[in-house]
Amino acid sequence: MVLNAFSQVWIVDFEFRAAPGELPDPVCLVAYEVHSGKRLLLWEDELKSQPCPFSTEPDSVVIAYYASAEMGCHLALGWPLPANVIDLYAEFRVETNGMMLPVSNGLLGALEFYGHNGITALEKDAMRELILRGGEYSVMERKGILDYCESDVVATIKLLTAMQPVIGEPQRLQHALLRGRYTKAVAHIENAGVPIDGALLGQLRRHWSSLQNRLIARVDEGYRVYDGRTFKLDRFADYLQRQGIAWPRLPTGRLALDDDTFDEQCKSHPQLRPLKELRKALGQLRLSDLAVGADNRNRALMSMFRSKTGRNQPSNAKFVFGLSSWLRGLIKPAPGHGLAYVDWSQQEFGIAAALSGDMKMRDAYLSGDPYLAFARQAGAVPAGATKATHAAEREQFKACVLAVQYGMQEESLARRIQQPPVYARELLKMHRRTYRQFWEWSDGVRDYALAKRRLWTVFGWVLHVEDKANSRSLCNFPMQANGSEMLRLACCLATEAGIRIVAPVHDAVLIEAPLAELAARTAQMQELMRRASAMVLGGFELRSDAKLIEAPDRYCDERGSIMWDLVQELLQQEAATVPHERET
DNA sequence: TCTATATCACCC
DNA sequence: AAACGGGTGATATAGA
Repeated sequence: MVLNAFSQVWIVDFEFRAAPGELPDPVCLVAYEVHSGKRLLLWEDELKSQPCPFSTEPDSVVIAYYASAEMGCHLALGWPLPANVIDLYAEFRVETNGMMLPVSNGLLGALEFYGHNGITALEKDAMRELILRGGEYSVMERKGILDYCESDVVATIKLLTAMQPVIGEPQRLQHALLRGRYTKAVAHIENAGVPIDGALLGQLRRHWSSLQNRLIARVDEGYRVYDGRTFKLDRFADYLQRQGIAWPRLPTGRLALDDDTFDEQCKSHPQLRPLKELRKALGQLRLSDLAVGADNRNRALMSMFRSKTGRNQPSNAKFVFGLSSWLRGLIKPAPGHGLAYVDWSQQEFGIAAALSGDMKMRDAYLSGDPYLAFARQAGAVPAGATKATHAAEREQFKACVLAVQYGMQEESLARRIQQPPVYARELLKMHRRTYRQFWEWSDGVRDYALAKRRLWTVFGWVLHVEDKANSRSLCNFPMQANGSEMLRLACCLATEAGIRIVAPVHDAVLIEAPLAELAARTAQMQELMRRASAMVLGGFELRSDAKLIEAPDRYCDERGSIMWDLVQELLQQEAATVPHERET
């Protein structure tokens, strides 16, 4: 029983205001202790003038719905984080992950799922508006907000009662506490935010539409396919007819406009090249929703446990790592500080090797270059081959490894590596021959999932398998979902050790430190990532790579350097034509 | 004019 | 039937 495992069980809910990019601003708190029936209702001023009013000690547990929000309020108030946290949202996700739900993933949806009801969504919306409004509240409004907050606590108690038989089981409780521990790490991360070059962001925001117009005006002259800033399919169709160009269509009859098609057409009709480049460039910048606070930190909800594999799923519009990679140049450490982007090397390959117990795959991972090792093990390159001597072969075996991880088949792989299908088939065959144990394990995972309708990670993140399950998803689940466990664990270990993680990125973290500490903190992070991998993989350690960015440098992503340079150039032209602008 | 759907681009 | 896993989000077009 959850209730009996702790001497105090606090059900907690904060209401808070959250402006984009800013820290949460707590408005009120309702907390209820299950054993004693003690109830606390505290308003803003009371919260900010006292220490945490309930126990955060190891003999107590705090239970909330979407607990990273509560943990964020603790941090904003300077309160300690509870030793033990259980997040009923995370536990509800475990219970229902993969199912088509008739309800939302919110507290009310979860309650409804178990056959109860709380307040209506309509009442909830009205109260949220009142809270966001801020400012002075009348006595009645205050009471309304507190009542609403309390009704969420009551709903959380109901939900706990419904879920208790499941999450009270000893093994499950351990897993729930581990997930709860992650909500604390997330609060630290969301609180820190990614340092952004605010002046540059401001410039880009101000000038992007005129930069776009410049580009369009320059390029569209020869095509006449844009209407203002929108690309028109029918105008493009006219253009193609005028030029006598045959163009592939989608099954629906629409012109296919994807990158591959455009690339293909550009080979025979090079006059299309500028248009393709323009489309690519125009589609890439959305900055209006990037959530940057007054302190130039990008703070966004990580949406922990959101994906089927348990990954975070932050909004791509709000979170800087969701934007096109060239925009990572906006990431810039504050003076005197540095950043390190630390990612596991070939994480999914390593996980597959460890979990499947395939010794050849382990050897390949341990060699330091799994892709070349695979080519060697398959007998496709000599024993003395290196990255330098057999670059092309390595690329193809790398593509094959990645293809296998996603369940890709020969036609797609062939297209990817631009080789005939028979060649791709041979690569995939070599993978099957070389890593027999892996394939036995992987086929077993799929068969088990289809028969038993359930898969789970080492720490109990569950996928419920529905009838229409895609076997490629099932085979990929152990790699991606255990990778997700690994990242969560690393975030816990690191934030608890005082490392400032500013962003988790699926198989990587971005950390920040004063320049004098950067090297040591990076080494410490890498050590903790090794430990996290060993804890997930039964002792098998994964390597990591680290890229350091020291002030006054900015984050540079080589994939985006051309676009970055182009935009810088246009920006300078723009600035030259608007001489009186004051930069802020 | 608004919404739903399809398609595409981007991330790991 | 398709055959590239997990996602978010913008845009174009069709339909109400």
